Amino acid sequence: MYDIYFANFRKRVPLTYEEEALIKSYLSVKKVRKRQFLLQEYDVCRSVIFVEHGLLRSFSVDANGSEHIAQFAAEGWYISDLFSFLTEEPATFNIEALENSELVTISKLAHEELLEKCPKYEIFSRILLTDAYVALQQRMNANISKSLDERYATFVANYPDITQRIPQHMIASYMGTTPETLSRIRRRMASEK
Amino acid sequence: MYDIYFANFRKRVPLTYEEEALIKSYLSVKKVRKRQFLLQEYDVCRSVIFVEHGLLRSFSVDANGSEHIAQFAAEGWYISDLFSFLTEEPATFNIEALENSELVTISKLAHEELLEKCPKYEIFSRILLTDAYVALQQRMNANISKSLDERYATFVANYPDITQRIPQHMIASYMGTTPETLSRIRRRMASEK
DNA sequence: AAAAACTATTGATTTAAATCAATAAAATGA
DNA sequence: TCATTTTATTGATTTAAATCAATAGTTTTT
Repeated sequence: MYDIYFANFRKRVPLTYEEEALIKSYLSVKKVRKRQFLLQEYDVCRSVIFVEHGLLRSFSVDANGSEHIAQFAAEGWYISDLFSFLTEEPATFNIEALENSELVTISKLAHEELLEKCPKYEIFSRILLTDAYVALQQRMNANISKSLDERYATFVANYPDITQRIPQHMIASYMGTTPETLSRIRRRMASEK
Repeated sequence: MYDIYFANFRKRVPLTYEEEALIKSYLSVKKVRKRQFLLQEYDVCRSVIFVEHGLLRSFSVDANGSEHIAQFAAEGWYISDLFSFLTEEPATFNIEALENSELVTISKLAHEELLEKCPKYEIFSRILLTDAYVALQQRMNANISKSLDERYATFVANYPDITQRIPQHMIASYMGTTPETLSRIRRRMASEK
């Protein structure tokens, strides 16, 4: 049930069985079906979600009602509206299952207690955030400095698995462009090589 | 010399004098003049920089030779090429002083030793990263979902001070647009209200 | 004080991407 | 199985932004 969760944890920070048991006692498991929402905009985000199996997305909705995908999370990834989780302000993101999924969740209270009681959990959290920050910085930089073509190629190279599992228009949304434009980019790229 | 550094630290995590002294023993001070480089692309980034006074920017250079500003850092902010710092791979960013500046720097070795020896430093690092991640996530989301006009208005609202201190074309670069386009956005916004 | 470099604006033109619209194929559900 | 919804593609047109170019006002440097 928590296999992937702890495999992922141990990859970064080794754990004794006692520590694993302690952490496990703070976690919950949740199964959701495709299209089910884990978080709705304007609700407070009460948990950080780890994906054991399946696929989720987080997205915002703009003034015109169009959706903008902020993040995907497949096996071994975390997802949350971190701002809402930390401040307990209403969320600006929605989180939705794109496939039937098996999740491990941790509540704010559990997270805070673990940070205090378990130094390894604190270390793990810091490393996790560091990695997430670096990845986001690279995405941000690509966004202001690279063409759509390059960014699409990078996405496919970085996430071949996700590329296969989601409809194209969601990649377009993640990249901040339209489905039509992405379709034309793909045609161009296919003919050019 | 370290006033702003510790004021900023204590705002998030209270410190005893012993802890402050310990941390201080790992820090260095550096003064740089306008246009001086703290990091050049392809060098390994050996430190995380805290700005006591002054203003820095980090930027990448693309295949055409144009610069793209990733980040500004004024008093009380941190700046680094975190990927390079962590992995010791060559940096993809340059860091340059936009004003004469007074900096506090911490080396990788010092950072790692402090993380081990000083739990408060570990906590502080985690909180810092969390905040930085949330801010970057908001910037990223604005980038895929808002118009240039809105993003410029947000920048000015969020960083009125930096707006005053840097040339406009650098804000354009940070936003991923051209100086001409930003100039026209400003004209439009001025006439519309 | 003069020259050089930097900065911001504006106009004309080109290019890239969004929008509007239609269609067809594929997946999903009743 | 048939109807509905979702997905991807393509064409025509509009819109937004980049590019090219010129100018003028500022700063900075010598």
